[in-house]
Amino acid sequence: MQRTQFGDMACSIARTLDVIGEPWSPLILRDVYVGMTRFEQMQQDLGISRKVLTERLKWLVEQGVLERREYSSRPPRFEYVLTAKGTELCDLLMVMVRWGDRWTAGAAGPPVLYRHHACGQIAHVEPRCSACGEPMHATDIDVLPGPGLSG
Amino acid sequence: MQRTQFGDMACSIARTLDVIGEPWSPLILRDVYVGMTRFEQMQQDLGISRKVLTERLKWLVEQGVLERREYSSRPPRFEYVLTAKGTELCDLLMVMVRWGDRWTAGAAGPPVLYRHHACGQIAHVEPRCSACGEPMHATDIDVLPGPGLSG
DNA sequence: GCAGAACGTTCCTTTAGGGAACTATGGTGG
DNA sequence: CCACCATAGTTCCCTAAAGGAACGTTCTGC
Repeated sequence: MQRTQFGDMACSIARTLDVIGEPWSPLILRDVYVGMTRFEQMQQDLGISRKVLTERLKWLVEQGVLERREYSSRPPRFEYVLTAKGTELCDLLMVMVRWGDRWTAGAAGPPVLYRHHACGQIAHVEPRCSACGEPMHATDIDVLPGPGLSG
Repeated sequence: MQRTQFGDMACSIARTLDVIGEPWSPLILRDVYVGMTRFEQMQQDLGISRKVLTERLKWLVEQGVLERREYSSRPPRFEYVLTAKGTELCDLLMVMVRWGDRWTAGAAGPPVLYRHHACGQIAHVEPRCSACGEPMHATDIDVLPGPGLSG
């Protein structure tokens, strides 16, 4: 399909998309996060083409999001686990869940629930300001040029 | 490419991807968010194919993320603006920026900065628990089956 | 009435995804 | 020893989606 590469743009959204923006990648990440770490598990759970799954896993390992780890040497068997870089990407998944729950779940309600370890409550993520702790949404900020902005 | 449709999966991540998971869609949303609301502006800013831009805008309007609004009747000219549904999707963009800044920005620093209206500080989003207000990351929760989970 | 601007549409080429068959390695049961 | 199974990919063909350039349409202004 000769797709444009986003990685070279001076935009953290584009660069994040370069890592996990391809179709299936976030769902692969989700599977690994919930413990479906093996090729066969993911392939059956997602219904993804084995070819594409191979390509995506290789890319995510190259990018340092997943680690390919041998869990059996004889026969050689591998599983994929999250790195720190990959674990932090899961924040993104949680925000996607939040939006999907609000706007696409319908009357049936959310497919999954989160229980927060710290308080034990069923809850969801809420974006807050790292400086003052108040809610911080897209309408609550000004966007300013930063040091990494070229051109 | 005969791509698998994610919209029917019982997963809020998959359903969110169905809306904005295709290549370019998040970047289109970003452009609209920062005020580049017209076809020509987006096409030139992104370097996207006019064909694909047309398709994506139509889809995002169908999904209720953008609204196609006439800003001039003679000649007829249109711009695209965020709906409430689309504005909330920008939370997702902010989290993508946060991850991209941390893991892909390098020595040059982040391309853009956020100033929070409420406190005036340069800051970034931090996911917190809607129940107790403490930080809530992927490692801080248990995932439980919810009412909308089929099968 | 010709140029130019804004917003698409059409056509062709290239490439990526889907899906099924095949390969490789090393058990396990008889 | 041989058939059979499980895991983890690889290869092949077909279809559909992205890129890119040219074209179309509707109006304004000179």
